[in-house]
Amino acid sequence: MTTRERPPTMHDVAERAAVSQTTVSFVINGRDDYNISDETKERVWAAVRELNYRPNAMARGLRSNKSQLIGLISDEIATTVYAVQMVLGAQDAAWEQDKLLLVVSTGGNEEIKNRAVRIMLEHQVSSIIYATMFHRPARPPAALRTIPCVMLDCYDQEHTFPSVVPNEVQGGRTATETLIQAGHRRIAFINNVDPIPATFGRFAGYREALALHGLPYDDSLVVHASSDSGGGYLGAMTLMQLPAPPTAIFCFNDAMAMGAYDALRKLGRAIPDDVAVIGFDNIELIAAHLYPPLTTVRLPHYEMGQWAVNFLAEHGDTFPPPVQHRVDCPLISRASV
Amino acid sequence: MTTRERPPTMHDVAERAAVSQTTVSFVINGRDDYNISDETKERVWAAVRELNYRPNAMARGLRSNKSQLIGLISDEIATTVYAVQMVLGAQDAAWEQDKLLLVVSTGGNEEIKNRAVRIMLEHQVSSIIYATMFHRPARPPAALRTIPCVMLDCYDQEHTFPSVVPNEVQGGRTATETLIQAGHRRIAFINNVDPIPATFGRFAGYREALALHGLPYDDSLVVHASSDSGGGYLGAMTLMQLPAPPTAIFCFNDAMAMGAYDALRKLGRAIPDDVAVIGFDNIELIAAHLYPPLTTVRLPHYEMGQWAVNFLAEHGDTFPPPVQHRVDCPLISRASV
DNA sequence: ATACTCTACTAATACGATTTAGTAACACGG
DNA sequence: CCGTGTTACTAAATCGTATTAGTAGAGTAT
Repeated sequence: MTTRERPPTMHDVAERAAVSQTTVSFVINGRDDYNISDETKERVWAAVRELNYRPNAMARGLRSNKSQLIGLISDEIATTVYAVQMVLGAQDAAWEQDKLLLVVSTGGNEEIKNRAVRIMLEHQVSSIIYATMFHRPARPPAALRTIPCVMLDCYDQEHTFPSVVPNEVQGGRTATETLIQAGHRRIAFINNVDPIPATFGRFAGYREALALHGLPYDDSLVVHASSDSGGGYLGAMTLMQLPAPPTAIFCFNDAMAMGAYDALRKLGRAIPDDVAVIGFDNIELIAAHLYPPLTTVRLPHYEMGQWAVNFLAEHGDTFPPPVQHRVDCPLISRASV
Repeated sequence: MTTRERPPTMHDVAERAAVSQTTVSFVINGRDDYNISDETKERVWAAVRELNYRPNAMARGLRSNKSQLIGLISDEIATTVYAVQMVLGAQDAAWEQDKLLLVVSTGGNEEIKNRAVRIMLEHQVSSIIYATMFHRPARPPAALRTIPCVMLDCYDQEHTFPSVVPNEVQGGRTATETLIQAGHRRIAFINNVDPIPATFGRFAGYREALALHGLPYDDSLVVHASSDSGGGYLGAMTLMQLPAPPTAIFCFNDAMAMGAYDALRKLGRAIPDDVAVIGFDNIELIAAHLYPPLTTVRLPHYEMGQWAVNFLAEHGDTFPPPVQHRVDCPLISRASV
């Protein structure tokens, strides 16, 4: 129940080292353009150690008019396991620059969003990252325009904010090319039904890959289903009942791939020998535990988080240009192709 | 590339409202013990709105010697989906009190841990939450003793820090009792092999439940395996080959339950009719997608996170007593029992 | 001896708030 | 008319640091 005593200040250090507070400041900040003698420096550092002195970031921030804080606002957190990697990536990049992340997840609530921005501005964050937990368009609070800001895993329709998102097209292309390079010619795509960038992008990538390798696009090989294992099951069933069924299936995501596995098992088709399957998202819990382990494409969450912080850092406290950055989705090779 | 202009200060507001800066402070902080006339208050608020004034949290914090910040240090983040719920719970509880969370995940690195504490102290956090991503003993940096602190999902061996952890014993008991109440008498437990609190606690709960309901403890019904689906498969296989196999299996976690499902399917036993299965952790990806959906016990991550910041709040900026708090693990009923 | 430079510091101010200690103007009781 | 209170404010100090503008003293050149 004891209350804390006040921590020592620069004045305390100064007194102990028998120098002025100014000198302490110079020594601590390594301003050697103010020629302090080595002997004095040592006395100051000794006093710092003895008193266990730590600078007060609020005072420092007040005086220098900058904080070491970066705000991170996200709609939800951890809808999927890996989306959190964005926060981690951002955190690690911030850490490299001796900065800290102020994290608020709003649960999608508009009022909380606004209040979050306000409170973060009050705390003098140098910049704000506005993130969503899946790739989609978003409308950030207007107040964000008063401070350097990046959108992470989302973008505004008018592209007035810089943003970083996964390269869905390349991801779809990579998945499809992986199947092509394994020798497949009849490649199906079980797409999602939701009108989100991933749906359009991965499909575009699929078509690009076909075109690039001179394969015909066959409309009947593309089916749409709900983005869960049930949808994958249905999609695969439909495809395999085609007069000329595919020898490879690209699933919109890993959950759907799991459903496709069920369907293929039920039909007695071996993976990958009869039919190859590739997923998307690299949900470890699914992909690594399926039999055979699922080859899939990973969303570059961690890298996007890093990029966001580094991009902001590059621009100091000036407003960054509205770059629309895409990060490639790497292939995760397992055994289903 | 434009640089930001400085935001307005209280002085600006004061000037605009033609009052002193002191008056502005009184009005903004609602100090009506200083009888400011309604007319003046209105003028001040008008100026605040017109200038879009926001208080500077650093200046405020410096003067009042307290920040609105709570530090949260965790070893990893998002090893499992649900552990992140701790951060969310903490965040939401903090939000209720107009506080913000300063999050650092250290990746287990000792040096980063120490630096995190130091930086947080520099930032004048009112308290620190030290979290781990699974329930285990931990050794927090010594510097944590200089500030109010709670351990979240972990504890120090000497119980000198307050801590909040899941009630593993109750969780194990609940799981087992659920099976007992469904009419089962021969209940097996596939336990983990790692020497962690969950292993001991859930087992203790299992025995408690048996004892409580007058069921004999049969050593052969408890097997140990690695805590993944492979382990669950092996464990279930072993159990079902017993002369008198169990009619219900309590699995240490959901991944193992998934393996048990595989084994039972292979053996042609129906779930839950031939054998009931219950898991632990409520990993949505597994539990909800298994067939039949898995009845399991949830770890109270969100609630623990909440409890941590509320507990700290209750104690203001005094050092809280080393309470060792346990939060119950609720049953998540699905269809496997 | 004078002027100038260089070294090694220090005094004082400013950052933007909160808070303490006033004070001017007016009312009211005796 | 004096003393006391109340109302509605304001001036100034303060929090802990960074920074600007000095300054005292030694050395060096002329």
